[in-house]
Amino acid sequence: MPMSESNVPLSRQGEGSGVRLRFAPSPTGYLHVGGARTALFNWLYARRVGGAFLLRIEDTDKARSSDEHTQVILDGLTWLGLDWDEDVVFQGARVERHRDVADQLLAAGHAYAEEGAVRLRMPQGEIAWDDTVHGPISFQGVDVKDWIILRSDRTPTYNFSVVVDDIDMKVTQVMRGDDHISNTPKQIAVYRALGVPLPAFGHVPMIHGMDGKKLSKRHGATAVGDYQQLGILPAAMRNFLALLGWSPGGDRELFYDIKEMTEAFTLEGIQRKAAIFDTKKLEWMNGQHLTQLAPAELLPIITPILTSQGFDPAAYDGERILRAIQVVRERSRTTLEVARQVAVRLGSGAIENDPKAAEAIAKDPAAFKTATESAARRLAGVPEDKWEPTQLEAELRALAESFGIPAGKVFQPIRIALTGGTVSEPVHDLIWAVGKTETLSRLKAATG
RNA sequence: GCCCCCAUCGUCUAACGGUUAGGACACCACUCUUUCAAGGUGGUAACGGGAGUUCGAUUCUCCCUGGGGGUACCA
Repeated sequence: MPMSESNVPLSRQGEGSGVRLRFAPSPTGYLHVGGARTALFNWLYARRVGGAFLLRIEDTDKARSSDEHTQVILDGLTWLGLDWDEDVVFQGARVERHRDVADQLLAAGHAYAEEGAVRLRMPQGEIAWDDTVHGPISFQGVDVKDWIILRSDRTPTYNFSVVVDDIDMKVTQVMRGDDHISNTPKQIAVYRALGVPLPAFGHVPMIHGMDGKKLSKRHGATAVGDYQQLGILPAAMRNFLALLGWSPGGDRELFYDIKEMTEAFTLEGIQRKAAIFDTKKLEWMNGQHLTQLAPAELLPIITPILTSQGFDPAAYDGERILRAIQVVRERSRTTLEVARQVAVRLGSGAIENDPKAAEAIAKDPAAFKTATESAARRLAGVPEDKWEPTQLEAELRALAESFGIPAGKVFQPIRIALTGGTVSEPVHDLIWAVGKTETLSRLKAATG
């Protein structure tokens, strides 16, 4: 598995700015939405200013790390459309370097040995920085105890490795979660002891679940991959994540193009308050993105879903699939829903009625039977070359008129017979999408 | 306990001393319609509390309250 391949940036805007940011996840097996948003902010800012966006995998915890886990993270970022510059850095491969620097600090008297471990001397005065998100933040050195940078087994600790790596990677802006604010004074002390200038620090707020608590497994889907599985489009996920904790100002809400988002992005627009992850809004936003995509663009996304649902898209005329996607897309919130509805329109299997449909039939079985039977008879007389929405609607309206009943009394039973549900696009469009043969067969089955 | 961060509708947010406190999701009506999770129109709904500063505070300062994070030889 080639973990160290470098990504070719799609939108490198010149290397001139000298600004370098990084995203440093630990390979836990999934990309948490909070991490994903942090990555997105880093990426957006790097691209905005023409800087570099780097990736460092913090795999020092060997017990929990694996190549597969790392791959999940990389896949998640790629799915979101976030590309990175230069080779991925693996922290685990750098322990020698960390040891060297720790020894260097020891020799210089900035750290001292204690029971085999190496402990950093914390300065007494004020440790402050101008946070790019929060503004001035300050701690007192005395409040932060001397801490271990190298364990007695000579492995480096997190807060120490991070600094050594950031220095070596020439990171100029550190943007990470709020939970690292209290780590920052420790890290600043390392920079000072090493005589290295500080990068800019910025701490973005956390993401919470609907109950206001830290987002966790308890809240259901928390990984980017979960949302991919649920039928969320990467562009929508990106859009939603970006607006969770960042605002372009004004009423701007939808970003269909990642370039527009990049151009609008500013550090000033980042929120200081934790945000709650609202799935409902994500779904709404996904629906917006869905209707924005042409059926042809949706096709490659829908195809694998259809396949995984035991449906063979290859067996169908591409035009028919596109036609189905087109009529279904506007009412769907997820690609999963699109696929399900497409399958209903193209498939030839038995139709199962949902509760609402069953209820509607039960209300007046005789009327349902009459409507579907007469519709089948009428539609059977429509030649294939006249099988198009306008003609079909005219036929059905004429049918209703001949019975002296409202058109709806004819349309709704047909809808139920064809979809097993009470909701769909206009019935004539539905019939058009399902096709003559299958339409007649379903009407017959419903009557039967 | 100690340290740090945060605080506008239920939720995401706009506002950067003077607004009927705006938009979006959700919700509720109404409307369109053959149905609807679609479209259209409208509505309910917020500045946590108390002191200041100021002619004037949602906005600036302090206190309180509430929420969050950190206090490891975890990351």
